[in-house]
Amino acid sequence: MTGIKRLAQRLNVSIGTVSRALNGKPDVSEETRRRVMEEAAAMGYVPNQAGRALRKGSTGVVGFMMQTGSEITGEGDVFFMSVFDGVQTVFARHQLDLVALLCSSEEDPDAYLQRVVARGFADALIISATKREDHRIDFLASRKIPFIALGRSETDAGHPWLDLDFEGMAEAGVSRLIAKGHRRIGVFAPIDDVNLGFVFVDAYRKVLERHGIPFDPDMVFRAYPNTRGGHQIAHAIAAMPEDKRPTGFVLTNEVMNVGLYNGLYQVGLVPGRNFAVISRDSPQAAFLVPRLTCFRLSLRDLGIALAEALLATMPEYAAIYPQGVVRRIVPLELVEGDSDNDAP
Amino acid sequence: MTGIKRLAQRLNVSIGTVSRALNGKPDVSEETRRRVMEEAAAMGYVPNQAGRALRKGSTGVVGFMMQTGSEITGEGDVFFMSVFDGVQTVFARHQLDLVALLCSSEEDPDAYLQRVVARGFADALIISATKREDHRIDFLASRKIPFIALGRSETDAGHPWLDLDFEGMAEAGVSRLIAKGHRRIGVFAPIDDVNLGFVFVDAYRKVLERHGIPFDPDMVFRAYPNTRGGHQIAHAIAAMPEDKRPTGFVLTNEVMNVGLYNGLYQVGLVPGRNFAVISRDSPQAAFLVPRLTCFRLSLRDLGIALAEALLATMPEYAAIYPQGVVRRIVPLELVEGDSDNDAP
DNA sequence: GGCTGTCCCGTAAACGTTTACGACGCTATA
DNA sequence: TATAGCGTCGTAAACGTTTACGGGACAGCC
Repeated sequence: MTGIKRLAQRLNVSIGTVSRALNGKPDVSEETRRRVMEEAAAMGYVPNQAGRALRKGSTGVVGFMMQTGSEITGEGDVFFMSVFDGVQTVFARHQLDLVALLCSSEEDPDAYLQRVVARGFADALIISATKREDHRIDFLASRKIPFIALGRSETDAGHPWLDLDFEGMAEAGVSRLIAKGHRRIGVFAPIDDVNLGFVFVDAYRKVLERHGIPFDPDMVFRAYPNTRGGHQIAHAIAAMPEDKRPTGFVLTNEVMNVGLYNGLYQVGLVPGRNFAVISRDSPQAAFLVPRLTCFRLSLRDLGIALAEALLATMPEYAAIYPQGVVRRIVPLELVEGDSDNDAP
Repeated sequence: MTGIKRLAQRLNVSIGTVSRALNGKPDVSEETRRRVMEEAAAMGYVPNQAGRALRKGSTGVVGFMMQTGSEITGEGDVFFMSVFDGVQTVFARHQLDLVALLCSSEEDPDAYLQRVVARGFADALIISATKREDHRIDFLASRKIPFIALGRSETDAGHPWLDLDFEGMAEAGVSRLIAKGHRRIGVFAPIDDVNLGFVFVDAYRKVLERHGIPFDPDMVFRAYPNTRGGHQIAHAIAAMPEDKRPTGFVLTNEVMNVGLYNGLYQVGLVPGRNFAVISRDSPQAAFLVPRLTCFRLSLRDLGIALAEALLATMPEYAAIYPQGVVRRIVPLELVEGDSDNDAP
């Protein structure tokens, strides 16, 4: 005899009454409700999640899918932790819990999603690091599981998403360097087929075009989005003949900041003196010397927007968040530092 | 009509047979098993986690509890991501899934644990960032939920734990600096009551004592374990009168490396030249100039050990991992760099 | 006093699985 | 031919909840 049944027995009431009392349903007297609550607390009763989920058809948790292993995913989990914080402030209002669904780097993300997530483990999902073609989107859409993507994708299921304004960063960052006299401007692209790489490079091309500067594929530097990657880019730049080298760089990954800076110093390219750098803001960026010119946004606000947009697609919450299907690009603010010198 | 029942209906077999076929039970013919498997795949059938968990009494997931919000927890989630990787390689062998239970920074960890975790959401738990007195330990032990702690605690429930060798780091780090002529050696301690702070400072005192150097409370620098914290420590050091300042520092938190280095440079204390630094290894440490003298360990191996020790306490797996209750201190290797100069 | 309505509570079905148990048909053995 | 054994399968109970439904007690009203 366990759980609610034991509780009912000890109080000489039916399990139905206990359940109603616990869940704040109206048709139970204040007296019995009090008794039930007290006894539940005394026994340390906690409802069985499986039983409840089975009956109600919902679990009260939403999953954030992310990959583990530091090589590909980057070490940039400051990013996620701060986004989580925002998501949770919204979820807390609705007794929803956020868990991180950790996909091992050795497992295929699509398979992982099918295996774990669609089990009904979570009521809704947030996926991140969207690929250019992302099967997860089709899968979730076909299963009618509420979800939102952090990142655009070419696969379109009419689903909601939020993404950073990579076009804006290309526009603001690249044209800023052009205005400072730079003609060869390096940019970063991730090695795998995460969509943001394509989006940014495309935007970069367009900005160049508009300024009448031919696109040079050698200006696109591929690396893993981690410290080492930033470091490697610096050395790759130094290895180029001086008249082919970029004279400035626009980075869209904040995790690489430290690696890029250190690498550049090592090879004698000093940010703000003889090599211009513009990047994303990060907790560490505040302490780089010289001060980094960077794009800033509130990750917490991003999390809040993400959560609200997700809830907007869930029938139970649609009335509270009547925004429909949100597909929005989040702007970033350019913060001027001292790392983007004029071209030599 | 959903799930297994619909499958059974379409195949003209009973739901019992379907379940047995799906779960690889022996008493089902190869022919029917094949038919079931095919139809299941065709229908895109996925078992309902709630129903299964309710019946079996176990969920097949273990939770790793961690706090979100970047201020207190630090940005050092490289650490966790790598540990996760190790944990998952072990879990994969047993069809166990790892999820991160994200405790909002606005919620009390004890309350969170009671609310979410003890719901039977996970079969077992890993807790980290143990406090000196940690109620979570008593709680989990009293509920007889299998768990392991990453980090020692004074609350002892005879539970398994793994922890880094802070005594070893104090011994090796501090006595190394003493041998190089240093007498005033700064150390880091976290601001909150995470146990590792106490453990390390205690060990630090003992090492000093053994070398006949009096303990000076001003040599203990409290900060949040993030980049900013490292930076603040550097400035706090510079603010001290020159003859009271430490001439070297032993740091046990790898996330602070960059902040400390940058801060020290700013105030004219150059690591390896006029201010000795020893710290923990990190992905970024490899690119610091001068090369950091640091303590290294494989986080992946740590994760593996953690997972195996956890499974050893679970009845279903005890036969495979017959290690009993593991309470072990994991040693770190000292990697010599150029950041720990002789005392002036 | 009969009727209606309200408040509280008990009953029982349902959610989707797993699994103990028993039944059936067949083969092999005595 | 009777029996035992094996391979295969169906039946039904059980896991812990939630909730639709109905019923009893009581009050208020005509």
